[in-house]
Amino acid sequence: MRKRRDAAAAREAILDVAEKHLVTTGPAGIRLQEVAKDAGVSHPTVLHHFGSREALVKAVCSRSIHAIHIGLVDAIAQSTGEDDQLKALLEGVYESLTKTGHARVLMWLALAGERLDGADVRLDGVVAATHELRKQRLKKRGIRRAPPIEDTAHAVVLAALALIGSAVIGPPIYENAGLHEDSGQSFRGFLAKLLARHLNAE
Amino acid sequence: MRKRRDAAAAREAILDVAEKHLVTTGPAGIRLQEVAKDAGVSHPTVLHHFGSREALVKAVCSRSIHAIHIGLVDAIAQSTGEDDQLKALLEGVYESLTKTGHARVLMWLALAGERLDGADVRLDGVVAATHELRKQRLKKRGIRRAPPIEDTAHAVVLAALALIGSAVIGPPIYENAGLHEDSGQSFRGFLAKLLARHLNAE
DNA sequence: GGAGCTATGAACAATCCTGTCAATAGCTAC
DNA sequence: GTAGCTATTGACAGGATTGTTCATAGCTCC
Repeated sequence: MRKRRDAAAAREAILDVAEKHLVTTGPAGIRLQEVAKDAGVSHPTVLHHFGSREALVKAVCSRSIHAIHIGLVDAIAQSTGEDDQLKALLEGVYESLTKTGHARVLMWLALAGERLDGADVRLDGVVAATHELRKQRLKKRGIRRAPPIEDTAHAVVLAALALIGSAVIGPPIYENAGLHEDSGQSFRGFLAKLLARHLNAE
Repeated sequence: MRKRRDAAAAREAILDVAEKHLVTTGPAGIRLQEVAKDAGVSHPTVLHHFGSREALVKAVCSRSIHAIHIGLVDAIAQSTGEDDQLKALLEGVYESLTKTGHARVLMWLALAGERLDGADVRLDGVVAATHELRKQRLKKRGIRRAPPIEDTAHAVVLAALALIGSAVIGPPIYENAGLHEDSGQSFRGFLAKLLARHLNAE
């Protein structure tokens, strides 16, 4: 009849379900009863483990944000840093953003203005690393004048916005621009080339 | 005491309020009572004019989408098509997307998967016009090989995603990348240069 | 001024959602 | 086995939200 799990396992199971709801409906669309039903428990059980709906939402948002951070770090760690691998790097980041719906989570939270306490997704590290690589590569080619770090930051921001944006509204935009609905791959190829060319130019 | 307006004026007034709610809370967050209160009417009045909450949401979404289309067309019409004006064009489009919160509307609707029947915001026209300009400019410089139209489409898509994305999650992303929170202007400058250089290259 | 149309709102109904409470059932330790 | 802890749940309360009904008030036209 009743299945009993320890608190940690129950929390995880509930969070798994809640995250799916977060991805599809956003934080405002998370309903205790629905989450409970999909998790195979009653809604007071959810309240027992999280105290309140708001606390559940906070918990699932925190966990998602953390997972996004991990995904980003992983995807970047897989990269060799070689320039012709930029496409592969973008693909990795893109996949980690779409696979679990994390890009949608980012957008939901941005729109809802949700406070992200554990917002440990940092791009400045990416910017610094990219800038170092860039300077080294220019140096090898005998170019002294390093570009300002703001320029590299802008490039990283552009990549981030393009990847997140395409993960959320890509298909309709492609179609709208006269491209095939699943032109994501070729679009990211375009983006990779554009960024690589810029980062290598003086 | 009761103020009586004709049906059209009442609808418009209600839609104005509803659109504000659409921008801030998204379609799912639109509440009949709140909209009614902010519009200075009772909620049955709203139902009287729109029939149901869902119909109200549809109506306000349609109207917003249409306004977005108008804003985009206007912003582009203001442009001279000159290359050094690309920044100004992007600024115009960006402003029309932020001023009324239309970028947020686009994102809300994309996330909510709302069906946009009157989705007459078309980018393919922009792509075609841009491609023509591009070919002419290359021809003047004696370059024969025109780039494929997909390349131009990719550039337009990139601009669209970057502008919409920055209007929705710009500030936190800038800050996250180590830039100042209101680096929007300089970011769009970067984007304009990058796009202009690409569109002019062979 | 009076008739008719309709925009408006108060009151009510039905549903849904969050949160509380008390009882119960499963696990662990002895 | 038994005691104790706690994860779990059914039942209920309170509030919010959508939608209905009907009476009324304001405008227009004659």
